[in-house]
Amino acid sequence: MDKTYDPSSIEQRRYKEWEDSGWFAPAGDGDPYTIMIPPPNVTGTLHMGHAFQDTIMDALIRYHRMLGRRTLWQPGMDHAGIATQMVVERQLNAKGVSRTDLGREAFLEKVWEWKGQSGGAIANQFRRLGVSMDWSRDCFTMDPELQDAVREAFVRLYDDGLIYRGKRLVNWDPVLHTALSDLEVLSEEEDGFLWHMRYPLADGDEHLVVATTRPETMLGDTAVAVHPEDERYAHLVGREVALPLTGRRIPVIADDYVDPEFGSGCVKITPAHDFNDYEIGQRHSLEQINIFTIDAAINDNAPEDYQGLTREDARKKVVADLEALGLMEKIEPHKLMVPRGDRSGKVVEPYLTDQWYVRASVLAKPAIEAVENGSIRFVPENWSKTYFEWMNNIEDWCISRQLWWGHRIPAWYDADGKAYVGNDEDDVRKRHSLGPDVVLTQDEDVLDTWFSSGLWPFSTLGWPGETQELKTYYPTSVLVTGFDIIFFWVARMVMMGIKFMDDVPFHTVYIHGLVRDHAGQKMSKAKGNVLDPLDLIDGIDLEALVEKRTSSMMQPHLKAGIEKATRKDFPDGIPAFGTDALRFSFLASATTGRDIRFDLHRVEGYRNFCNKLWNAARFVLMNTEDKAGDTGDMTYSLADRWITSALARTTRAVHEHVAEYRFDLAARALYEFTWNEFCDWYLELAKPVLTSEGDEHASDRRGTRKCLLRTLEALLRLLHPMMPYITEEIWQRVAPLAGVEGDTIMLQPFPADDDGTVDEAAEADIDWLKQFVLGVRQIRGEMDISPSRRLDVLLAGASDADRTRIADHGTYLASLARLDSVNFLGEGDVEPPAAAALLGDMRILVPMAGLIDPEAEINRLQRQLGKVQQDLKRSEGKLGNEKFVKNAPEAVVATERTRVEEGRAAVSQLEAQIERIRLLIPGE
RNA sequence: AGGCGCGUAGCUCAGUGGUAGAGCACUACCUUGACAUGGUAGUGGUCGGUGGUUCGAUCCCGCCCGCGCCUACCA
Repeated sequence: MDKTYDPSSIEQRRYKEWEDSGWFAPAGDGDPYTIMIPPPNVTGTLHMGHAFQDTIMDALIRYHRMLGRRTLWQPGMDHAGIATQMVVERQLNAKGVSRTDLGREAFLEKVWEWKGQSGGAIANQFRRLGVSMDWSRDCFTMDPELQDAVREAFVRLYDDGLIYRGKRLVNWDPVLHTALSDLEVLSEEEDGFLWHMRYPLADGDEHLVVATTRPETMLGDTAVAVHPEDERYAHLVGREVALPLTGRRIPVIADDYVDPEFGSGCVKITPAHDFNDYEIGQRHSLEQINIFTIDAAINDNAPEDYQGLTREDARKKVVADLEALGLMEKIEPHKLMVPRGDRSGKVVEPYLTDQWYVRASVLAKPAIEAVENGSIRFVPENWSKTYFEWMNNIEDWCISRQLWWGHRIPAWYDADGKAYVGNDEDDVRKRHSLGPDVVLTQDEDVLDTWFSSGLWPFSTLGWPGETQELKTYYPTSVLVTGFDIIFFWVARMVMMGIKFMDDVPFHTVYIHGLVRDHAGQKMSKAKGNVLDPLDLIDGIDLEALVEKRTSSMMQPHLKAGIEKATRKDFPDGIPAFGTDALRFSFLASATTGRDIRFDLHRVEGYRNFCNKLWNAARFVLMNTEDKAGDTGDMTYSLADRWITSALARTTRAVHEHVAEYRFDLAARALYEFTWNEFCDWYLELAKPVLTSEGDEHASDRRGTRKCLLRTLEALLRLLHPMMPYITEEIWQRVAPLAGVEGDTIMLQPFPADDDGTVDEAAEADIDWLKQFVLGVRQIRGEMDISPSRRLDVLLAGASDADRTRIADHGTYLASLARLDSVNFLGEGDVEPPAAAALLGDMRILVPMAGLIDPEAEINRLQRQLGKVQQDLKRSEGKLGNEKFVKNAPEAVVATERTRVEEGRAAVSQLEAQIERIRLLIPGE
C-alpha cells in the first residue's frame, strides 16, 4: 500500500467495479428497504445540497443493504418545466433565436438535447459521489411510461371531480407568460409608496380618499369599499364615485374586509387585479375589468391615453395626471410585500385566465390524518407542524402552465370550446361518443412539474400497471429531503399516494438542513458562493474556480465582487479531498434541525481521518501479511480483549444513532473509536506484543495479529456506508488475512449490535494503564523531558491490586510511557527527590536526578492541588447541605462521598509531595 | 401578525437535571520503523440576559435581548 492515502487512484476504479457487477440492484429475499431519490432538475449540475442529501441516502442504503434488506434505491431526474424551459430559452436568446421562432416541436427537440447533456453531467456527478443507486431502473419524469402515469392520474382525478377548469384570478408571470401556483411566488418586503387619491362623488362636490400601493390599477377599479359600520362614510354607501381619468362611474359599497383604521378607511376595488378585491367583487357582483395584456402592459379596456404603456409607465402617467387634476392628496413612503416569480424574478400580476385546478382540500384530508395517526413520521418531529399548518389551510392547486416543456394536459376542446378529458384523442371520442366530424384540439398547456413529481413514488414502479415492483417496494421506507419542498413535493406525494395507491408513499420523512457557505449565506449562483462537489473531490485551482463562478452569469455586474471574495476565501484554490472525506463531512455535520455552515477545514480534517485509517491499515497489514503461515495457539492479551469490547460498544452506538437518523453522532462514534481508541491506544499496545521475542510469546503474537485483523475488518464494515471507497480498498487486502471471503465489502454483513460483548474488567485494567501512562507523559511534557529519554520510575504506596497489574501488564508501560524500569518502594525505603503523578493511592515517581526543576515541579503540583481543592470544596459543600443529602438520589450522594474521600487523599498526597520538593530548594 | 428554530472555547458544532466536550485554530516539545494529512503535553468557556421550579439548572418553565427561516389578503 502507498504510504499516503490517495483517493483519486481508488475511487473511479472501485465505482466501476461495483456498477459493472450489478451490486446496486436489490438482491436476496430480505424485507424490502426502499428510497426514492428526490429527482434533481435537469437544469444544470448537482450542488452541495444534492451531494449532502445523496450522501445521507447512500449511507442509509448501504447500511440496510449490509443488514440483508432487499434494498432499492430508485434513481431519476425531473424535467423541471419552467426552470428547464428558461435555461434552454436563454441559450437560444444568446444566439438571437426566440422560442417562438423555432416553434413548439423544434424547441422541444432543443430541450431534449439539453436534457441529454445536463442529465449526463448529473449522472457523472452521482457516480463520483459513490451513490449505490440501481441504475438499471433510471427514470426521467418525461419518460413515456411516466407520461402514461401522469395522464392516468389526471383523468382519474377529473373523473372523480377533483380536477376542474375555471376562469379565476391567478399569479401571472408577465415574462414567462404562464400561471404560477402560490408556492412559486415569493413575496419580499420592498420600499414603495402609498398614494392617497381623491375620488370625487358623481353627484355633489364631496370626494373621498383612497390609498393604494398600485395607482395604475385604478384604471380597472369597479367600486370603492368602506366598512359597513364606519359612520364617516355611511351616507355614501350606495352612491357613486366618478372614477377619474376613465369617465366611468363606480359604486361605493360596504364590506367587512375594509379596516377603518387603515388610511382613510376607503379602499379602491379592482376585482381583476387583486386577490382580495376579487373576493369582494364576487360578493358584490362587481364587474371585472382586466386592464393588462399578458405582458402586463395596459390593454384596450383602459382609456386610449394609457393603452400600450408598461405597468411602470402607466403608474407614472396616472400619478402625474391625477396630480395635474389636483386629485393627489399625498404620497407617503410605504413598505409593502412585493410578489415575484421564483424563476423569472419579475413582479407577478394577479390576472384573470382559464386554468385547471385540483381540489386540494379533499385530497388533503386523508393526508393530514396519515401524519396525525403516525403512518407517516417526520424526523425531526416538529416539521409535522409545518406540514399541518399548510395542509389545514390548503388552497386549490393551479396545475396548468402556459409552457411548452412538460406533460401536455390530456384535455381536448371542440369548436365551441367545450373540454373533454381522456388518455388520448381516441379515448376522448370513445368516452364521449364524438364522431369523426367533431374537430378536437388538445389543450396547449402543460402541467405543473410537481404534478408528475407527486406521482414519483409509484410512477417509477410501473403504476398504473399492477407490477411486482409496486407490490414489493411501495410504500417506500424513508423520504430524505429538505424543508423547502415539504409543500411542493412531500405534501403532494402524500395526497397522490393515498389517492391512487390507497397507502402512504413512505413511512418516514427525514428533513435535513440547508448547506450554506462558511459565512452562513445561502449558496447561490448570483452570490457566486456555490461549490461544485466535484471540486472538493478532485480539487480545483484558484483561477479555474474564479472562472467557474463568474462565467455565464445572469447579472454580470456582480462579477468583480464575486472574484474578489473567491480570491479571499480560497487563496490557494481547493485541494483534492476525495469523495470519502466529503461524504464523512456531510454526515458528521448532519445534526437535526439545523443548517450546515460548510467549512472546508472540516473536510480537511476528515481527509486526514481517511489518511489515519489508511496508515493504521498499513500497520496492520505490515505486521500480518507475511505471517499467514504462522499458525498455532492463540492467546488474547488484555489490549485485545479491551479493543474488542470497545468495538462492541461502538457498534451498538452506531446502530442506535442510525436508527434515530443521527448521522453526526454515528460518525463521531466511529471517528473516536478509530482515532482515539484503535490508533492511539490499541496499535500502541499491540506493538510491544508484536515485537516480543521468544517462543513463549508466540501465541500472544498470533492472538494480537488475529485481533488486529478482526478489529480492522469489522471497523471497515462499520465505516463502509459512510466512506465506501477507502473501506473497500483496504478491505480487499484485509479480508483474506482476516479469513473473510467475499467479492466486495458492500455486500458483507454489517456488524450486528450484539456482536461481541463488553468486557468491563479489561476496560478497567486499560483505564488504569492509561492513567499511568498519562501521568508519566504529563510529567515528561510539562517538565520538558525529551521524549527520547527513557525513564526509571518508582512506585510508592502501591496496593496489591496495583502490584498485580504491574506484574501482568507492566510490559505495556515500558513501551507506551517509554520507561526503562518500574520498581516498588518498600515501607522503609528512602524516597529520592522525584516528580510525582497520582494514580489512586499510588504515587508514580520520576526521580529528578537533573531532569527536573524543583520549582517548576512545585508549580505544576500546586496547579493540580488548586484544582483538586476546588473540586473538593464543591463536593464538601454539597454534602454539608442537609437537603442535598436528604433529597438527592442515593447514587449521587455516594458519588459525592467518594469524591470527597479521594479528593482529601489527593490533597494530602499533593501537599506532602510539594513539601518534599520544597526541601530540595536551597534557602527554603 | 402568527409559527418554527438558533444563541455553549477564537471559529464550526456536539451535549447532559449532578465537576462543561470534540474538530479546527493557538502554545511548547518531538523526523520514536503505520501516519508530519502525524505524535505528546498544554492554553482557552460566569453555556445570550433575567426571574422561577429544584437539594442542585447550561439543560425544565416565564419574560427580555440578538439572529435566522417559514407562513399570512391590510389597501
